[in-house]
Amino acid sequence: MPASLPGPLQVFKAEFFKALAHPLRIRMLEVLAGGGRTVQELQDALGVEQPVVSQQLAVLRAKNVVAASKEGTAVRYALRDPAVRELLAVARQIFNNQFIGTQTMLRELRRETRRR
Amino acid sequence: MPASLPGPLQVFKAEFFKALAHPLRIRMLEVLAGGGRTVQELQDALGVEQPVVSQQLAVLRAKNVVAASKEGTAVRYALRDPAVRELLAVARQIFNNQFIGTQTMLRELRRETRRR
DNA sequence: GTTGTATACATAGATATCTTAATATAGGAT
DNA sequence: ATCCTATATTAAGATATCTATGTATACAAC
Repeated sequence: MPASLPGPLQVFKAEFFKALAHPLRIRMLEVLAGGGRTVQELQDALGVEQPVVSQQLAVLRAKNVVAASKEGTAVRYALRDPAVRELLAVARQIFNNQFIGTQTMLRELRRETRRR
Repeated sequence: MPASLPGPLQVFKAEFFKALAHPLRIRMLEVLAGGGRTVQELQDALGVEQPVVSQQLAVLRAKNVVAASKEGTAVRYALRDPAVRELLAVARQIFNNQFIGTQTMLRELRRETRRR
């Protein structure tokens, strides 16, 4: 089998996931999954300083995850691709499964502990 | 609206995506999406040194993305949750959409250039 | 012992994050 | 027009984390 070195496509994909790999950006996307928000609204919803919001939005913009549009002096952000919402949904399912696994393990562990 | 600071759940999610945010690990998962593989097989498929493979597998293991099972002296790895395969599929669709957008933009740009 | 895996380092270089400050830009008032 | 204010972005700097790479070693099964 031919050994394939990491090409530009894999790097591109990795960059995309890197955009999601941040607690604040995750929360931003979850908020934006509910519809477009201005920077101000995001700031209020997330409770962080404005530069931080802008900086993280810039990251999401750079990776084409969100799109910006001007509204007077404000700027409204939205998910660029509806599939991102779906991606978050699948991810949520994976997290759920993990927690179920963890709970099961905890139950078994408790059982073993009692039995000891 | 109450400002919600990044809780453990968001950190957990971010950590998960961080596991995917690496070219080599992406390729590993794409290979594993086709079925379980031993470290040896992964090493051959990816063309990298054995310690590198083990290190990146350790990352995926730590985030519960893959599961390991012994087969004699070898260790076979597989996706822990089938939903990961689905996640990769959705991601692929997002990438496709982006490329389509880029191509469309390039076409428009060419058209404008010609018209100039 | 051998083989297949995993871990432990070390180190150099690159990235990411936050804070603070400076800089745009749009719209309204004078 | 000019100034002012609100909104948003960018820049600069310090700090921390990550990454790549290689080598060496430890472990576990046979």
